[in-house]
Amino acid sequence: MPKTGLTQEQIKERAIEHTIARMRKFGYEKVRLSDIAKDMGITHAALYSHFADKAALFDAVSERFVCDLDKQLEQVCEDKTIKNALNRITKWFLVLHRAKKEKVQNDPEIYRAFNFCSQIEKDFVKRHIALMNTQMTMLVQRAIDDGLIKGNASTIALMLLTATIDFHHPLMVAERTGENREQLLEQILSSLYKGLK
Amino acid sequence: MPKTGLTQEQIKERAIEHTIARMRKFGYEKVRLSDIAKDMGITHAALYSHFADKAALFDAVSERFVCDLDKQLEQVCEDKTIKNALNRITKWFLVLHRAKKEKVQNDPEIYRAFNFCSQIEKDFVKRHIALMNTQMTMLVQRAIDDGLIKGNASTIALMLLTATIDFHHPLMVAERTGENREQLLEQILSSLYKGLK
DNA sequence: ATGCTTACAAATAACAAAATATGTAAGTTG
DNA sequence: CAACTTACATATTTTGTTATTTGTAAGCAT
Repeated sequence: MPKTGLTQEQIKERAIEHTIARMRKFGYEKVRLSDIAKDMGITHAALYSHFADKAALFDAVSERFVCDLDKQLEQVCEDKTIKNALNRITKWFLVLHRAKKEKVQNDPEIYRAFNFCSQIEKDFVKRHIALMNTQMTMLVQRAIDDGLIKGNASTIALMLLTATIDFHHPLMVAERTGENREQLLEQILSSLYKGLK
Repeated sequence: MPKTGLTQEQIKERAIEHTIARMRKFGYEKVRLSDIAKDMGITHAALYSHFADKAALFDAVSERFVCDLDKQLEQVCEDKTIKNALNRITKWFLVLHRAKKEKVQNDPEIYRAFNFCSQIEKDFVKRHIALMNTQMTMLVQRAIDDGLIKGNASTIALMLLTATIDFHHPLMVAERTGENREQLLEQILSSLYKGLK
């Protein structure tokens, strides 16, 4: 039984919250486990009952952002109000682009932490990328089934993801904040769709 | 009159050559002005007669790479053997992609130095980017004039450059060496062309 | 006068010692 | 026995010192 009366999951959550708060204030480089522990009223060693190491705690922060993102994309995939399969793909890219842009602008320190994790090939990043590929292939397959475009679904998915990399790659998004580039994204996509008919 | 019998330009050239040689051997972080000077048989202070500061000498190295690149692209723009305006655009992107990829693979230390310069917004980088935009707009205009595609030349140029960023942005190219991605580039371009008809 | 050297000041990098942080193991507590 | 603390070993960061490098100024040589 936990001393604090909280479940293991709740304690983990609280640790992540405190980590996020400190990352926002001081940047991820300056977050120390002893500070987090102090915030929580425990010793730093106690954190090791919940996280394998410091990296695991930091990863959990980025993983949370990635999961939010995945959920938003999942919603687009399932959104019944979108009738046209190509509109759905466009929406998917817009959601992805906006989420990244919003994060880099409004939560820059957490975005930096995420970027730092992404550099090194972490499992949760690989899973996120794999999921995006799967989703896009599925969305493209629907567009093919509906007769809107022709070709091999996974090839086309790769084409679309590659041709829009400037709008969702962490490094690229961070390079051009401030500008509204949604129209350009839509132009590129609609030209590609037309070409794939 | 110079003591060595060389013109100012020749001395600059020699300084750049020695800088490149040392960058290749030890990486740009470890290149010292005193080493370059020793290689040339002069004192380090003498280098300041030719370059404003260390950064100017380093920039000259990257500028040389960028100029080579610009020349290659210029050749594609003027190549009389290419009849089709869209083939010319594809060739232009392939030359750009190959040049970057070749450099990152065969001359990685110089590429790193170039990348380092590019990060900070240097004038010669801005000029290179401006030139690429101008060239692409011109190539697109030719395709429009030939009735191959329709639309606004500078808008389409921006679309093409953006949709292919994964194949020519310094950071993106460095991320995926080894893979042959030329076919994917061609697929993306030809779909875009078809969509812009 | 140009291109260099010498001599020097200012900025950076390298290094070693001390301080702090991370991670582990043994033991305590509810 | 799960969640923690204490105590400690190891790794990393910080700090202060020294050495090297960068950049400048004054003057020498052709």
